Amino acid sequence: MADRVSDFLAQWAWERPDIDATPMGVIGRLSRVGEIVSRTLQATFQEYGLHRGEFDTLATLRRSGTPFTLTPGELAASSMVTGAAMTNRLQRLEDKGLLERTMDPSNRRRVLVRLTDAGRELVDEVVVPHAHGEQELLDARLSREEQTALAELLERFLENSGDVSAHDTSKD
Amino acid sequence: MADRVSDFLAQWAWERPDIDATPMGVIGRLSRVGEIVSRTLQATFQEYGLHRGEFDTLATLRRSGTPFTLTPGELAASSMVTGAAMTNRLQRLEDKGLLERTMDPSNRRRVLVRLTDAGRELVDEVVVPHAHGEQELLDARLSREEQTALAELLERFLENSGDVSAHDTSKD
DNA sequence: GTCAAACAGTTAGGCATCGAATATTCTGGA
DNA sequence: TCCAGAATATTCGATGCCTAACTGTTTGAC
Repeated sequence: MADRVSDFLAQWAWERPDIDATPMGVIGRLSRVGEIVSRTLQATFQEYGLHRGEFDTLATLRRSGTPFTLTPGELAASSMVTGAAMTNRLQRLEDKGLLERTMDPSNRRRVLVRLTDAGRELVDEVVVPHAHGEQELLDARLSREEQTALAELLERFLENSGDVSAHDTSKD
Repeated sequence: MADRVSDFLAQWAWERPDIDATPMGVIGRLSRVGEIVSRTLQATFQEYGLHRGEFDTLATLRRSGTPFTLTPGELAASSMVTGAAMTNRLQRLEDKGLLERTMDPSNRRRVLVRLTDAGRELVDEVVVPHAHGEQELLDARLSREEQTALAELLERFLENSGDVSAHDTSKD
């Protein structure tokens, strides 16, 4: 058995034998897997009238713990989108009554984004089928051991991308 | 050392100990790695006035071999985008003189998309720094052994998603 | 042979994101 | 104290993708 990316690599090897297409195999597969994951998860969110980015934003606030408050800049960095995109998301979520924006009195450049009760209730509800759906998605494709191995490789990748924990205390 | 997703998981464990956040670790890391890869590769394409999707389309035609001709439907499936998105891309690429669209005489519903000489020359040029950039991106983050292990896990994932080779002859 | 259904591509309308420009506020050095 | 530059969020214009509707073509059942 082989995936479509295998064909892809064989084609390159035939057409351009001077190119080492090995990295295209890794990155091509990453992209395809990402697409599949993204489209699959969308279904759960749609049931609750949310987009993936909106859920991501609510979830970031939720898991930050009480008082469920962060700034647009922190949320944008966490979601890996531009500030402009976050402004848009926050506007939509505020219109839905899921969060509220207030001025930070200690620094008038900053805005404090806080989850409303309705927002907290919604994310607390959605996260259950969401986690369940993700587990099903993975279990249908990889053993638990493989899932762990994949997570570890990706963690290594992220660490070496500078995407490191804010609480890291090791010297390495 | 730990990545940001580790914090993310620790936060969920504290806030919602009833949820098993393990799958979020795998999928969260997949998404972040995908983002980083996507933004990094963009730089190379931008130098040649292309977007990632445009390069992907040209490359699909290129590696299909002479006469460098496929249909919009085949290209859309290969790129995992809708037909409408592919129509858009093809229009842009045709305007740039990189490909041409002609009617398939044997089936007037179909369109044949063919790389022009300019298109072939461009993709043959861009693919060199592109492959090089991908290799650097990976080598900076994972050993060659880890890269191979990652590719194998992702291939398993894709196989079990039904993303299988068109030329697969095994029975498994 | 006819015609309803399937198929292939395009068009239309909507939307989330991006990059750049803008407005406002804070900070630090002279 | 003052002001240039950094920081923070928003606005603006452009763009690429999606879903749904539409056009034209082919197929298959009767």
